[in-house]
Amino acid sequence: MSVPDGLLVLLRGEPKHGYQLASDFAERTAGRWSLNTGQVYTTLDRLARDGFVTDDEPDEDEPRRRRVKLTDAGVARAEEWLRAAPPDVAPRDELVLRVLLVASVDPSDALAVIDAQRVELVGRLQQLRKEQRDSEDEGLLARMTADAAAVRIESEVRWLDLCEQRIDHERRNPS
Amino acid sequence: MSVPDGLLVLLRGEPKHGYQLASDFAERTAGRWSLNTGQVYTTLDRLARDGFVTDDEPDEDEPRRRRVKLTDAGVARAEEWLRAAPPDVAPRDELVLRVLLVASVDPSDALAVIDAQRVELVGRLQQLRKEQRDSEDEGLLARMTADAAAVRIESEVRWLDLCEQRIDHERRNPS
DNA sequence: CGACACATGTAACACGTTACATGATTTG
DNA sequence: CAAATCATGTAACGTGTTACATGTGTCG
Repeated sequence: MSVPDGLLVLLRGEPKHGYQLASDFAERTAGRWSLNTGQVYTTLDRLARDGFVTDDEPDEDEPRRRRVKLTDAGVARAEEWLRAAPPDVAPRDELVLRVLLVASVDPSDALAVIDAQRVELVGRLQQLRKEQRDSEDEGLLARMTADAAAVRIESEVRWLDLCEQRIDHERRNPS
Repeated sequence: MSVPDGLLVLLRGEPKHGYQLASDFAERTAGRWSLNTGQVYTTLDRLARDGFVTDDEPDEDEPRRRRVKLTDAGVARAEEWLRAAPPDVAPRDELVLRVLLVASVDPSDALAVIDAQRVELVGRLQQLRKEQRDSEDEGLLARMTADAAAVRIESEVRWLDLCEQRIDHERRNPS
């Protein structure tokens, strides 16, 4: 539910029109998550149908812009989403799935997959660090998204290391 | 594309029928990712349409089971998926989105959200560690999935800490 | 004028989830 | 027999992506 809820958060404060929501969304994720404007309108339609947004009275000066505002339910939902428990999506991770499915059939093959994935991740991490050094004066948002990517990749590498250890251990002490 | 590709990986080696694929999938993710069998059949239909699987010759003894096997293209796709570059989904993360969208509007509010999210994550982490201690003799798969969840949560907490520092720094040295 | 940004949409599709319908087989 | 498990599906919906159509405003 990221996109619908994200749009509601962006609408806190002032009504906006669809095009602006799309560009705000991209801007505030430092360009890493850009929405197709079409998706914004269909999502807004669903949110309107469900009573979370309504059309604002059109501005006399700018009649061709359809501005959308939050309803009370919309305000509540945005607030809830921000405070809600973080989603537990770890097991739905594609990297994890790859390793698990192979490991359950062929541990040796799993080690090969782990190696391949780690090589790729470490490379990506070095690239990221280089970009971070080259642009220490970005914005707060850009730095935060770069941090998010780096921390995430580090954790994936750490998990791959752990898996390797566990598989090695399993092969020396077969259960 | 996790589920379709995952099914292809499960079909390496031997043909299987839909119901078995669903239970294998759940078993090999230590129950953390269980597919509705209905989803398996519709996904298999799409894979068949696209030429990655075919129906195997029905077994004389078990005619009511529709076994499905990989085509050459299916074998190739499964292998590619296992070796492919890990997906870069970090920015599509719901936790990250929450913090970014709030931080871009109201840094103080962002600190509150960060706190709330961290409290929840730390609690979940303690719960996880407790479960891990209580069952050190699980299977390899169960340990790997638990590791994945723990490592992931740790990285999220680390990122929240980083964000907090960056926001604090920004407030003391406004740019 | 022509290019480009602004602005609003539709269509088609892939993927995932939940719920439900329908039987056959096994097992207590 | 009754219940649980095995087995195959359909229907409806939400979400997300890509591509396309359509028109207005602005600026060089």
